[in-house]
This record gives sequence, C-alpha cells and structure tokens, in this order.
Amino acid sequence: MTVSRAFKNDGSVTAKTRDAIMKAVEEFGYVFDSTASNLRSQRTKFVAVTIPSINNANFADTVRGLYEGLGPEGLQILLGYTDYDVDREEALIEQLLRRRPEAIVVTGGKHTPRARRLLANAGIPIVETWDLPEKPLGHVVGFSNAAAVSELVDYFVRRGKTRIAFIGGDVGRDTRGLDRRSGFMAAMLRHGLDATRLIAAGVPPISMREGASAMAHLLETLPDSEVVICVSDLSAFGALTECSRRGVPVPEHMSIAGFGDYEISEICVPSMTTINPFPRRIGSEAAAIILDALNSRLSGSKTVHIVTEVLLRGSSV
Amino acid sequence: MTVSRAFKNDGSVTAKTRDAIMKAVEEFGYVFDSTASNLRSQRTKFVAVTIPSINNANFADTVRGLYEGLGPEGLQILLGYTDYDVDREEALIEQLLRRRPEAIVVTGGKHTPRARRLLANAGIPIVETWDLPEKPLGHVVGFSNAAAVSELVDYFVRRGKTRIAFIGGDVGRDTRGLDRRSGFMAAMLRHGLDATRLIAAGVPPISMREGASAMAHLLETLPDSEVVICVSDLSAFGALTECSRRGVPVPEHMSIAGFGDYEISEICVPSMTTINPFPRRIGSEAAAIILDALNSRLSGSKTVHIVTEVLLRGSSV
DNA sequence: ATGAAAGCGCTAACAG
DNA sequence: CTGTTAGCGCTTTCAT
Repeated sequence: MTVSRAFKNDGSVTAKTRDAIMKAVEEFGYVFDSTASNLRSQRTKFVAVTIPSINNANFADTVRGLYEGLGPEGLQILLGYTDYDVDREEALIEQLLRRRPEAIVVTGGKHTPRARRLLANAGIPIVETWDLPEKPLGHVVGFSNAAAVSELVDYFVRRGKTRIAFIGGDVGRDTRGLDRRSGFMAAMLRHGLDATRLIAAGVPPISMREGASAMAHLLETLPDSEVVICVSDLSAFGALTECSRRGVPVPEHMSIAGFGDYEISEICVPSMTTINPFPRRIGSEAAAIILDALNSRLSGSKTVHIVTEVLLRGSSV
Repeated sequence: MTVSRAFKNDGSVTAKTRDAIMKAVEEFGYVFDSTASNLRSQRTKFVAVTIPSINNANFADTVRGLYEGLGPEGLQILLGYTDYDVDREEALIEQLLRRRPEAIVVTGGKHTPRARRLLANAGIPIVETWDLPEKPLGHVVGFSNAAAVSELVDYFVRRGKTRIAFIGGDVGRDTRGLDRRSGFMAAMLRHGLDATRLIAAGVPPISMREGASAMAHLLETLPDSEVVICVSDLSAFGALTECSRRGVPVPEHMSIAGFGDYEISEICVPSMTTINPFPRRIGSEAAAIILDALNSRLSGSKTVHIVTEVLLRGSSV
C-alpha cells in the first residue's frame, strides 16, 4: 500500500520512505503494472483515436495536437487507422473500446449503425473531427469540407474563370473527398457553370502520382480547362509536376489549387494555392474538450467550428 | 465462464449457446473488458512501438508494416514518439512498459543507460530498427546509415565529382542524421577530398524550408559546389526548389541527392536521386521476428540486415 | 459442454 | 503517515 502511494506521489508518504522505496524499485527493476491499476481503479488513462491513415501529414498533425494536449495530463493515445473504410472503422472501434478508453476521437461523421451504437453505449466522451456531422454522436471539432471548396470556386469565378475542373478519388470510401467534390459541384451549379469536369484519379486517398495522371488525362480530354481544384495538396502537386513536364505554364495557362496546406504547398515552385484546415488545432481543440469533459467542466455537447483559410499562392491567378 | 468461452470462440461452447449469448451481448450492449482479461491471463496483446516522429512518411511506413504483420495475429500497437530525443525515449519506454506489452520495437540503437536497463529487464522480445547498433539489446532490423551515404559519395566520385557538400541538421539529437553525415565525411576523406562542405540547417528533423535555406546558404558561401547530398528527401526537395527559384539548373550545374525514397522524390521535376531504406519492409520484418519470438520459434537474437538501394534519378548526373 | 473456486496486482475505503 | 481488507472482471484449474 505504501509503495502504491509512493508511486502516486501525492505527498502522503514521507520523503524518506519514498526515497527508500524508489531505491529498492531501481535495484530490483520493478515496473509498475498499469493493467492491474486500470482494472481496480476503472481508469485506463487511454484515449482512443481513429484516423483514416497513419501516413498522412494532416492526420498526423491532428494526432500531434492530441498528444500535446493529452500527454501532460497523463493520458496516452491508443491509435488505430481505418484505411478510409467504415467497416474497418467499426471493427477498430470495437477493438479499441474493449481496452476501456476514457474518451474516443474519431475522424469524420460517417459510421456504420453498429459503430454508432457501440460509441453511444460506451458512456465516454466522443469527439468527431474533420467534419460537421448532421447527427453528431457527441462533441465535434470540424468544418464543412464542401463549404471550404465552394469558397475556393467562388474565388476563381470572381477572377473570371469558368472552365474549372476537379480532380479527386473514385466515388466511394473517402467521405471528406466526396464532400469536397460535392462542394465543388454545388458551387459550379450555383454560378451556372459546367460542373462536369470531374476527373476520378483512383482509389482514395489519391497520391501525387495519381494527381499527375489525372492532370495528364485532363490536358488530353479537356485541354481548354483554366483551373484545376484537387482533393488534396498531394494530388495537386502531382498535377503541377505534370504541367511542368509538359511545358504547360502554371499559373499562366493553368491555375491549380489543393487542399490541406501540407508543407510542400508552401515551398514548391510555384507555391500552391490551398485551403488550410488547421489540422493541429483540430487535435488540440479535441484534446481540450476531452479534458473538460473528463473533469465534468462540460455540460452537453460542444461543437468547435474550425474556420478554414484559403491561401492564395503562385499556382493560381 | 460460458460467456468467456463463447468470446474465445474455440469451439468449446455449443453453437446454440453461443448464439444465445451473442444475442444477449448485442441486446445489452456488453463490451468485453480487456483490462480484466489482460490482468488475469498476463497477456495484453500489446506491442509497444517508439518512433522519432509521427509526422514522417518513412516511419509511418514502418509502422504500417508492423500493423500489417501484427494486426492479423490480434496484436495491437501501442505507439509513442520520442521527438528524436533519448531522454523522451526513456520516459516513453518506461510509460509503455507499464502497460505490459508483449514485445517492443524501438527506432535506432542509441538509448540512455536507464532505458537500456528497463528494456533488458522487461523480459520481452526487443527489436531495434533503422540502425545497426554496436551492442544490440535483442533483435535488429536495420542498415548502416553511414554506409548507405558512403555508397552515394562513391558514386559521385566515380562520376568525377569532387566538390561535394552535405546538408543536415545541427549536431546533436538525430543519430541517424549524424550517422549519415559521418558516412559522408568518412567517404570524402577516404577519397582524399574536402569533407568540410557541411551545412547545418537547423534542429533535426530538418524541413523542406530548412533544406531550401541551406541550399541558399551553400550557393552564397560555396558557389562552386557540384553536388549536394541531403540528410533526407524532404530537405533535398527544398534544396531543389531553391535552385529552381534562383535559376540554378539541376542537374547541369548542381546535382542533388536525398535519403528515404519519399513519394515526392519520384514525382518532382527533375526526379530526385535518393536511397531507399525500405521502411515498410523494416516494419514487416520486425513483425515477423516478434511473431516468431512470441511463439518460441526463435532462439537467440536475430539481425536482419536491410540492403538499401541507391536510386539514380534526374536530379543528379 | 458447463460450472465453481481462486487469484492476477493493484487501489478504494476504512482503521489506527 | 502507514496498514488491513476487499474486490475490480476476467481466466486458470479442477470438477462434473
């Protein structure tokens, strides 16, 4: 019991006793067993987090924001990735909930009915991110992917552009990519413009290489296009390189825009017009909500609306 | 007890009983409690993994290789990142070991003495990756960062280049970056060449932007340099963009090479000469070792030497 | 094929 | 400030 208290380090053990204990601990190589502590105290200090892909700088930034917010409070992240698939998400959520996390952060607002039920029954704070779900399960930290892209379309239309194309992934799976595509189409139709210049570049998430192929396809099939909006900066950069290889001057003959404000978009030549969704802030806001919820400083469900920012750079006129 | 067996699904429960149980489970929203199972069975199904940064495509690929190898066996990854700092690594390792993982994978072979002791006492399989430690703690899946860069220097020397520079991070912290720098210097000295064209670009890991600044610095201070080898593809790409902005033709006036075979290196214009360390394979080999060790199919410590590959592309002549 | 008893290593609650 | 008792929700072991 005294050892247990010494590890808690709440001042209820004499410094002398504590030192003696810690000396013995180092000597015998004792390592505190969280599994027993978790069971008895019914507190795991885990926060479950699901992201679509571990290999994506945007989601990595969100996870970093979460780590930075939760780590100092002793909360540890239990990370899983869904591969942009709601069925994998369901299986993952079930697996994670068995570990008894104290809160869970999921990406997006689309889930299978069973996943929704599992989450609702878990009795822990839930944060949905990177989206504004119609029927939130709990807290939300996100933005409208459709509205963000619409705003970009509006900008190009104000600049007098009419032949605007969209490069994205195949329909299915990636709901945020689909929302961006919907936002593009809605804005085009609202302006009375042709919303059919849509290039499907492959299974989401699409790569730089697929962005390049899509641009090649666009230049061959719809060579009079003036603007290309891409579902992400990575595909946008691929598209830019394809223009470079073909001698199509950017932005003079073709304006390009991406999404995400990845590091590459600021440094490539020309630099890339994009939308910054503040991925790290999404993580830190989610962390703040979780801490408030776990300390009962939060009543009801909170929605933090992230205001995205259009960054106009050299790739567009 | 019957419920416990039903969840194990090992055929020791009648199909009828099992179905009835599962129906009740869904009805009442019961979720299996791993924390209790872990304590009693002394098996957590956790594998702890430490990487320097979560926001790095190379390490993300290694983690993916681990997920793909371990996931199907029901093992879950407990991920933490060290920020390229051995003290943070020590604290992280201690935190992770408290969760009683069944194996641990760490990046690199440099650890604090206490971290080494903690790992050695943990009594679980240990895999060190991305390096060839002099005194391995257990299993190893890695390569010599120094030798890989040396090989690249040899190539440029064979091509008649003599004024070769190296862009890396400030000395300290990132040991793999330092090893690459050492490999550069050793090879230059071996060829009787000047090994002092070293640009320190900032705190590791250095970014695209820092790579660009470093190239600017190099062009101003050592404008006769013919070749620049960068500690990573990201800084190499930044360096490439700086040449582009300044109208320095690559590879005609300046050859550039990176490290890591990140996606960008294949698609940028010109494409980037680099070294592929097969990050995903590092993960899958580590996973295979862990599975073998946990099934006692492994006696002693195994070292898998990853053979890196020099990829000659358009950024160099 | 199912059940009963015991215990994994901690900590909440209470006692002194 | 330190100690005693009981129990967290499973699984191991043994019994039927």
